[in-house]
Amino acid sequence: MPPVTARARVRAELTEEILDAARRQLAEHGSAALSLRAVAREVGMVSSAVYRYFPSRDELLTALIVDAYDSLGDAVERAEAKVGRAKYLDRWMTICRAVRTWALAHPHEYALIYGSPVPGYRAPVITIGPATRVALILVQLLIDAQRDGVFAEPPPLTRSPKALGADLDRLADAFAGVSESTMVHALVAWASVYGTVSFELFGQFHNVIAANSQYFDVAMSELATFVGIPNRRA
Amino acid sequence: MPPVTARARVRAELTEEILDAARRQLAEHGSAALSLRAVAREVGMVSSAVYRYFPSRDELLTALIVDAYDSLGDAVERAEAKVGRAKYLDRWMTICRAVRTWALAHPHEYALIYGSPVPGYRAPVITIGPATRVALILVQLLIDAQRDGVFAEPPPLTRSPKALGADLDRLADAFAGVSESTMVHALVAWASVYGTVSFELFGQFHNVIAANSQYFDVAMSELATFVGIPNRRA
DNA sequence: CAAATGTCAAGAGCAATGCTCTCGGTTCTT
DNA sequence: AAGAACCGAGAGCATTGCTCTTGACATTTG
Repeated sequence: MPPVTARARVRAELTEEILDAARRQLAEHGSAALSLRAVAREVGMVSSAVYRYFPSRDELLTALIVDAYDSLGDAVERAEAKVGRAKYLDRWMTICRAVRTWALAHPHEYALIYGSPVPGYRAPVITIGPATRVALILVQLLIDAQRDGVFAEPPPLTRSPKALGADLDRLADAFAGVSESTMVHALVAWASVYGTVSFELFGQFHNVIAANSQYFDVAMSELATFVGIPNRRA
Repeated sequence: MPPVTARARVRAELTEEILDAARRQLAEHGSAALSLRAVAREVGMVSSAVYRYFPSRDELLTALIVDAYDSLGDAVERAEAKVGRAKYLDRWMTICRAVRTWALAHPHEYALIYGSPVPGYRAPVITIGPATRVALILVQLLIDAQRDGVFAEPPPLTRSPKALGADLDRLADAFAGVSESTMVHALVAWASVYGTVSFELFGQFHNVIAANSQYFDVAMSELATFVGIPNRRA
């Protein structure tokens, strides 16, 4: 309904141009060094003009966060799509490796979305959609494996999750047909993937692991077994 | 040999006073909002005077990082010391809970040491000692369990870790007497503990897990089994 | 004991930052 | 064509980390 006026067009273009500059600056110097004035300089504007497009530095950051989630989601999706549906272990390893590869290639973006939240910044609702993309890919993998019956069901939970009922009910919708213990194991494994990548990226593995890539494969392979994905030895 | 002159005494006192103020500011407003001028204001100094004690903001931050590692290490050690040596599952759960409890009580400090590294900041060598304290407690638990023979040895690694040789050799020194697969599982589990706490603290579990405390216990219990600590069902 | 040396807090100042406001000029809308 | 909405530029404010200089004090040395 709103006619695309010349103004609207140039506005959209300029918005994209600003985002591009911000992306570059983020990738090069990190989120804390992201300066609205510097971005303005790069696009040949004056700082106050940028405020017509992004009302604050945080809004710009939010846009970049959504961007980063999408970039990661794309990378993982693309990688996983190339693997045969029935090769569950391959799919799992591919997903994990794609996450790590993306993180290594975009450390600042990774830190932005998975590191400590930037100070005084509250993630707006807009970010929760893109944030769950990667998780959903993983969930789909488990659903598929479960449906095919090719699944090493983990033993029942050792600790009764009675107080977890509501949470598990909600999860059961996403994890259609997957057992309670598998859902929990999936969450635990996902936290471990994230933790492993973060440890490597944030330097916690310094003086502990040197062959990072090899360690990652070994670790993810063990996690595959943990969540019930059929593995060599199984 | 160096006589404790009046000057040296007041210097030490002032240094501690500055650190206190910085700690408070960090705990309240987070690391990025830590302003040298603000702590100067709080201790009733002028900003330039603080530079006599800490040559830069980063040096102050380093002191706070060491501080945070020590605080966490203390908390975990104290908690774990209260548990009978032979109650391995209890020790494991206590360690994990202590980490989470400390993280929830000191979110900014946790973010400082386990979140994304602060921009342009390179962790100096001084920090690696305190950083490994918690890990060492965990390692000791595994060594004890292994020595007592009360240990559900995980199956051999599904993926041959030939390229991991050097790393595993180095680890074997710390993990005296523990098998390769257990060492790897311990690392994976540790990454998961860290990931789980971070997810909760950084908001990644929003709309996923509501009963955080209960979920944490369930998750850590599963991880105990994963690393080989004898669990109920075992 | 007195002079030389080292240390200290303070203040001014620099180059940045995020953000606000006002001022003309342009582009839409009616 | 007139009025409203929008836009970029510029000046300005409060804040930051950090440097340099200055004068007062403490400490060590001759």
